[in-house]
Amino acid sequence: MTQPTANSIPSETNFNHSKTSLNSFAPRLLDWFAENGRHDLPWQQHQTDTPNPYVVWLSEVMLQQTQVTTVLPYFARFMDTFPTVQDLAAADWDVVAEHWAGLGYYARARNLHKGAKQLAEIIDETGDFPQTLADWEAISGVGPSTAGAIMAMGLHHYGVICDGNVKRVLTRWAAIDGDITKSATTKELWALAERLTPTENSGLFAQAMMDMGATLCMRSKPACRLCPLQEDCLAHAEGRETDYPVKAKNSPNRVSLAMHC
DNA sequence: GTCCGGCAGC
DNA sequence: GCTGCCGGAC
Repeated sequence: MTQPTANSIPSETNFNHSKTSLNSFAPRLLDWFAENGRHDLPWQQHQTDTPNPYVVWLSEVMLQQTQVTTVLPYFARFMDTFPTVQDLAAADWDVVAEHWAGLGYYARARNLHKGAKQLAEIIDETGDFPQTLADWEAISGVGPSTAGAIMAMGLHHYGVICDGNVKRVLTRWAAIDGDITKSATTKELWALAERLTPTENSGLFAQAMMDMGATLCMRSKPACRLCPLQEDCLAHAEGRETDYPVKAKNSPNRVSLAMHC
């Protein structure tokens, strides 16, 4: 053991974990995903060298609001009727709406349709899908998280995701107790997600993070016993997994409650 | 009944 | 920086 010196003080003071923990996060997660993750979802592109960005874009927009099991049949019908982004772009709005019916958030279906037209035009001009984060964020209905997902999983470029699943995993692992609806906490979580995302295989990492959040690190009754991050999960160490993520509660005022009587 | 979510619009 | 969106899970 070397003596602690000024130089051995953790250099990454912005994070709650040691460099060793931070650096081993991705390998542990990826090992778990290889052994126990889901590899059969129809939009997954990690087992091909020629990923299809359309598939990832479409599925990610649906998954913004809806769980995997609900999305599956909708995604299948969309791919059946609109096999390419050009098919979706050329479709009448009524047909798109029919296929979306039941998913809710119809404004998103409008953005999806508009986004398809934008993408078809870009492909017409450049011969390919957008290739940068900024160009994807310029597509209607695509924000920072969806753009990162498409970069990583749909193009096999470098990309970072920080959606609800990731935020739950990270707030627990690092015991981040800031209100996740606040922008300061959002920034903190994005910084941690970036720090943990490996430069190679960021798509596989994104896939694994989402799978972890959905199948192990669930909102209630997380399966910590099976978790590859359990050993240094700060929330688990205190038995406070379900205290995270912290979110300020809407305090409905008594007047509006009384109105319902 | 109450909470959840990623984005756009405000 | 904050809120509405819309159906599902709980």
